[in-house]
Amino acid sequence: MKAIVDCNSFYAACERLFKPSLHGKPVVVLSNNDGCIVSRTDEAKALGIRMAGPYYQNKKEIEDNKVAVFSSNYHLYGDLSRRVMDTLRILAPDVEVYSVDESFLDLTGIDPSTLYEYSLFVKHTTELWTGIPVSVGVAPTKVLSKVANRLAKKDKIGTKGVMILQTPEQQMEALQLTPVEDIWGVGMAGSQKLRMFNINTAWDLRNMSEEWASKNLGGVVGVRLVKELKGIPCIGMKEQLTRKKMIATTRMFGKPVFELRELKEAVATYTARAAEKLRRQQGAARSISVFVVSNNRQYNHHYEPTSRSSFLTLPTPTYLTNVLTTHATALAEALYREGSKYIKAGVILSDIIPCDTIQYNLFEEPEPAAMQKLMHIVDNVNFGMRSDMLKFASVGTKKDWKMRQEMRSNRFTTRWDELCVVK
DNA sequence: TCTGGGGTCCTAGGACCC
DNA sequence: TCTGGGGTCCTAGGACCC
Repeated sequence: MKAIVDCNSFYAACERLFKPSLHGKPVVVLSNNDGCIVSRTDEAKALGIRMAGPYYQNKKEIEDNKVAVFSSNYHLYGDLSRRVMDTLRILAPDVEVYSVDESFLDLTGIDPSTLYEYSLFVKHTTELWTGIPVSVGVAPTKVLSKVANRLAKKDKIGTKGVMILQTPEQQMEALQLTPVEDIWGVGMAGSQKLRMFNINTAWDLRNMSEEWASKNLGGVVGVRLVKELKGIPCIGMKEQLTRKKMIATTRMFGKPVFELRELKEAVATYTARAAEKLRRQQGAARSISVFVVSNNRQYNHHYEPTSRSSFLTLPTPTYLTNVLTTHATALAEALYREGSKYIKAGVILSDIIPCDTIQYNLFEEPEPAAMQKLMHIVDNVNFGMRSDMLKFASVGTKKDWKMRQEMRSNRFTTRWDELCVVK
């Protein structure tokens, strides 16, 4: 059996943890640039505030109902996420961290007759140790455990935040209560297609044949999904990916950028950030790609952003910020068109290999040890003190384009000068 | 005026090989 | 008049996830 442990309204729960007066009150957290609503407490959901809805469209609803609003505070969420996952690793034999607020647990070896008590124990211990409420779904497959978790969260069948789908009867009931668009792995496109075939619930889909799924639901992906719904495990526990295959740093600008200088500064800043992530996983990248998004709004005020990108394969893989920045800014310069209004840019590093296996070019000197050492020092200082204490000049100092984060709470658990103050 | 960021996996199709 | 079959590798793009 597998379990999925999912934090309830994670970001909003983190904010509440340090502001107990918000308990029982509606709270929402916004995406970067204060653009969309990405986390809502039950009270906020009850007001009809939609997930991923633009903030400005919900502003009236939010103000009328005195909803507490926060910009996203990734230092805080990242640290609390680590605490939750550390707790789960103590409680369960095998843990796969799936996202910032979810983990799969492999429950092989746990006595099936004690699954409910065990899950309840996991839930209560996690909540006691971290202060973050969680829901637990347990079933023979990952897809079914997600179905269970969703119902546990909704508390539809009186579950107390834990739901076990063990018997065929339990599975049938749960699947009948799950609309197709709420199945893990079925998105917008898939659910519309399924509805056209008059497949409306997870139970309907479960009863389709594998041949049908292969033909109509994206080949192997569809087959796997139907099998998982039937209780046949096809998606195993994943090895924890310590080395990402791709590292991206992309952001909307706080306000539009028109000048090349500013665009290059932004791209240099994102490159430095991406390179930092690259070094953290002891990687080196061979490919770098840069994209810029402009919105010239030419056609009757229609919102039509256009994206242009450019790609480069480096002669030798590298993790040096200065080398990557040189290439990235050159790519940005080539993409730039005078008079365009830029709203977003991004840098993507790919073709990542472990840095101790870099194959140097025969005609080229390997990186001097001094550069390696410099990178190491820069990373250490920035990690230990403030995130941008040491930086390359190319990133600029003014940063007019920097994103908006007007309602960010303190980084209570990762900054000495932002600790919670008890009067 | 205003709609996030960072990933993974899969498929189709083209180039190329013997 | 007539022109195979089976593979691999790469890339772009789509779909999906949280």
